[in-house]
Amino acid sequence: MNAAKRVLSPSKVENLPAQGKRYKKQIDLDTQTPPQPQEQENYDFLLDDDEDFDVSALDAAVSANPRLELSGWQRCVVRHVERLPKTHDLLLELSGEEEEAGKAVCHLQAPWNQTPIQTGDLLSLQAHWQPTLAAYAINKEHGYCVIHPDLLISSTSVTGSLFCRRKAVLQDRFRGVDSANAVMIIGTLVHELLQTVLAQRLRRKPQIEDALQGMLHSAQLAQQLYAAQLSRAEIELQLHKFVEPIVAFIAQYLEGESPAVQLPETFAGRIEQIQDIEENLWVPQMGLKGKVDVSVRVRNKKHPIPLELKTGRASFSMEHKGQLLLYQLMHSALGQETRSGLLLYLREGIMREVREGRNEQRDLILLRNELAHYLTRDAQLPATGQESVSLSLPEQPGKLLQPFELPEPISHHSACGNCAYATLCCSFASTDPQLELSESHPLRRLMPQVLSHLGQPDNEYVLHWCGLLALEEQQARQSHQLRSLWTETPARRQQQGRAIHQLELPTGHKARFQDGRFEHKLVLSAQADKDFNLNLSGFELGEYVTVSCTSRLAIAAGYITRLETRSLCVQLERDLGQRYTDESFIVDKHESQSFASFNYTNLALLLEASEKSAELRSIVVARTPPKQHKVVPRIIGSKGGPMLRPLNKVQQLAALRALTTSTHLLIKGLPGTGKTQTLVAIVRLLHLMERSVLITAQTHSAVDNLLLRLLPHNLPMLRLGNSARIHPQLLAISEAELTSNCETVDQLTQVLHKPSIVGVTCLGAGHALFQQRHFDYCIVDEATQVLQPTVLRALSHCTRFILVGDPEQLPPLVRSREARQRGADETLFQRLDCEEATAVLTLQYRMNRSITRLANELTYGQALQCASKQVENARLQLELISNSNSAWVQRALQTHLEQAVLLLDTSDCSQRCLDYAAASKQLGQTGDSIEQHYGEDRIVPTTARSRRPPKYTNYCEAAIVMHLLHQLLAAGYDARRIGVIAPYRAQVELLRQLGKDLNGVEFNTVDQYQGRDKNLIIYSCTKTGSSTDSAERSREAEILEDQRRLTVAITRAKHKLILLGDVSCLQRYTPFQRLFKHIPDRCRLHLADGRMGFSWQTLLDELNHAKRGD
DNA sequence: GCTCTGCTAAGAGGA
Ligand SMILES: Nc1ncnc2c1ncn2[C@@H]1O[C@H](COP(=O)(O)OP(=O)(O)O)[C@@H](O)[C@H]1O
Repeated sequence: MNAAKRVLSPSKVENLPAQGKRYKKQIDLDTQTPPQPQEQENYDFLLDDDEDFDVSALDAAVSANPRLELSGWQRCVVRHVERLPKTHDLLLELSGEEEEAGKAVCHLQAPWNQTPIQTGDLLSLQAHWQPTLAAYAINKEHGYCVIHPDLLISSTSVTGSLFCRRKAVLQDRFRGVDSANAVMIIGTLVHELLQTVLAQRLRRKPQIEDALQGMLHSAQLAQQLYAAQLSRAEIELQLHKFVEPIVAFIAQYLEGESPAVQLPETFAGRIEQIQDIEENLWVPQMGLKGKVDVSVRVRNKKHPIPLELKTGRASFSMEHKGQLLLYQLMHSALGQETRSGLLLYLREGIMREVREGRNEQRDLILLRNELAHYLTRDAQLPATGQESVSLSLPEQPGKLLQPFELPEPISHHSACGNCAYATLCCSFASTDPQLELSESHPLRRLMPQVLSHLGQPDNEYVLHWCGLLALEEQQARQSHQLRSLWTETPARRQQQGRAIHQLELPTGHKARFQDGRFEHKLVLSAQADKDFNLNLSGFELGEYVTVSCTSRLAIAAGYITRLETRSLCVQLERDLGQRYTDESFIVDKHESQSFASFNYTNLALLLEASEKSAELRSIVVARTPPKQHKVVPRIIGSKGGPMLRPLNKVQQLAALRALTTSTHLLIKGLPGTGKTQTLVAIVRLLHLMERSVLITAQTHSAVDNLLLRLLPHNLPMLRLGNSARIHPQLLAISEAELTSNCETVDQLTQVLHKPSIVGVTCLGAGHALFQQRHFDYCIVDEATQVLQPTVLRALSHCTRFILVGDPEQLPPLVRSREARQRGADETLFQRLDCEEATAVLTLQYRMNRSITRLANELTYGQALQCASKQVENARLQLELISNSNSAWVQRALQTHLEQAVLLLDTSDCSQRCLDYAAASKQLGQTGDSIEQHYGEDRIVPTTARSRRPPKYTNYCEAAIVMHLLHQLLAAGYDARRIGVIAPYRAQVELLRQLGKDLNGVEFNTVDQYQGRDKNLIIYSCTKTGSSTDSAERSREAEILEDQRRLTVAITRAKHKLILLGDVSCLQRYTPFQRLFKHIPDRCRLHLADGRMGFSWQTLLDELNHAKRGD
């Protein structure tokens, strides 16, 4: 009863179910409070009534018709929208995110009534009760309505859009098209200097000069200068000019000395305390984020106020003031009511107070909504279904269907002419059927200039990919990774493996400052679950995370540098000790949006007027095939022998073509044909020719795989990228290691520019090094797993490129089903594949002749050939102890070459799996929890689920696998030569748990096995039974319908491949059906009770024993 | 939504 009473105590009123999901903090508004809803009074009555009330009656009362409270920030869902005829107000009927949380009606009056809102939209509102309407209202004077509140837009994007909305929208997507100039770098450094001075409480000029010197000679600055291609000398003088103004600022505002002249309008108060520096704000109430330069306490203000530093001309423009107004709103929404801010123009030594202003703040939020609208619009795509999907519009020649709507361009001759986004802006403008520019619009003059080098196919290629990327972005937004930070409790996030909560700083903790970052140790608190182990929390070393405390989201971000059972270390960009010593912290995984913008930016790169971009367009867009020089460089003839010798004829030919191609070469490496071997030779030969080589791939492991094979050859190599992701044996050539002693730009340049062979992931090719270094060759390994836009960056830094891969194996990961269906998984390899461009490696060193034959029949025609008799005839080396095994096991593990492929048919075992799960409680639970974790039905209650057959696990197959494995190991077969694969993660986890004592056997998904092999492979196909619902079947089928996955699965085994599954079920999937046609009866074994000593009961009993054994 | 890789950020200033 006590508990119930506490929940209802007035101070915890937000815990009332009637309030719905509210923001944690509320602000006190001067606005008139609405009358308490009727039900609320009932509670009071109940409360007064005392200890003995009935909680369920209370719940019933609440769900009757509670009113949703909108006078504080409230998330709500639009249930109905209507435009009122006379007033043109938008009338919204709202409910909480869960409908039972309550309802409310709100009028959006001018200027909010133009907001694009639809039924079903999620809004974040703060409204004003209007008795005359008997409803809430948001109007000119009161309230805010925020659309798409889970999209946090940065304050500078909002203020930036004051000048040109179109640019702001482009900038948000194509981040990084405009590179920072010297003035901006100086600006950044002056910020750092002032922040250092304030953090360290430096007061006197000599101290400040020392701080500047320290900064100028830091390794961190060298990195920044290297990236900006500036020398220390170039910036030193500029920075010095700011020392005097900083001294004056400190004297007046921190020391309280009167200035020589006090200009009118300047801030006359005093800063009493520096509260925070670079405070990070994420405010989902307003859909905004931002970083406050400095938060300061001043006299007569209850809460700290933001201070914004500018190093340019003192314009007092709305762009600058707007930043402060937004920070004020954000602080207020977080419960620190803030009505003022300080705008400091350091160069001119002027600081003014910027006070709150309803009109400006309202308009900024309206502007923010406008940006949110453009950034979340569903991509517009051509109808699919016809032969060729084209963006061209028959009625409007020259125009193309635009994937996303953009704001209209401003009309400003000089600004448009100098805008970094001009090409992009014009490319969209020139093809946009909706856009009508006036005769005198500056873009009309600009367009022919900035677009003269582009043809319509170029525009079309870029727009096509923009559309596909937009679909991926949409998908990412919907998967609500980010929003869970404010919509789910920390405990729930921890459960899902996304977060670790109940962390604290150890007493007396001091952050260690290193390389411009603060290393913190966080320890699980005494309240945390005693059995919780951080090593099993789903977090990894090197992972990028945010740190929140219970009252504030994302106060810092950084990398995990250490993980122990009960503690972890994170390198953050700020020191938590300053302000948050006694807080309880939550660490969350952070998936940034940077992939999307990396890809968009690469498309923009393709449109540039540079020679390199023209070359890329001619290859990538126009698909111009390469020319082959006939003459091999002399040095290869004289010294290339040792490098070519380890290659077979086909590999040698590919290598020589790589050296002599005019622009590019594709190497199609069928399974086991020695791709890496060939690449090693190519890199060594190129090195012999004194050519520089950039080695790249989508994944770290693929990059490292090649570098590791090159390591013994003592070539000059550098590996760029996050050290935590790099193979330990390559750390010696990692960027971090090689540059660890560099303190100057020259030293950095020395180290980074010397090695002629550089390895980096495709996304890592955004590294600053590539602004300065161009490479002769780019080698893209596993090129059939990289999205087209992703690979462009690396290619743009090299003269020639070689793509290596196998389009018959698994494609790149595309999350959006629609993007996939529209061809987002078509890689550059496929696009450029043609006879002139492609060398095929056909001699394989992996599979014996039976397995090779099957692979040819399913996928490779007759292309795949065994490289030698030895490969062709390699058999499983196994001697079973004959009498201790039943006949079916003997048969299944036959070593005869003609039995190298075996299909074990379980028939429909769905009911058996179900019965087994029900009977064996313990195992049933294991499977249940695995299905729950990896399967799709995350929200189905356990009781309902266990009555249905599991979809992604199969006990019967697991039992057979375990039995076979035990027999193999008992016969002395080397566990490390055995691989067990399955299409689903859930089945893999089940197998792993059951086989955890079988050391050495590798269990993994087919996807993860790409590129690997084993002597013996068992493929547990998992799917069984007959699914009646055809719609469901087609939706689920994608994994099994993909022939590329099946191709990978059957080409992993060297000596023996055991396919295990329900043949009649699998036959419904086209690739399996085709495969089975080529498996003769003598290679099939039907498993049924009593046949060849087979017994389900025995096998399933064994599972129980195995389980009990631990 | 089964398979599941990548990576710092918001703001540096100026029409
Ligand atoms: N030319 C060759 N001669 C002999 N063996 C080879 C040759 N090329 C490749 N192999 C064998 O094939 C195996 C796989 O080669 P690798 O280059 O790692 O293949 P991939 O990169 O295609 O997976 C190697 O272990 C090697 O023994």
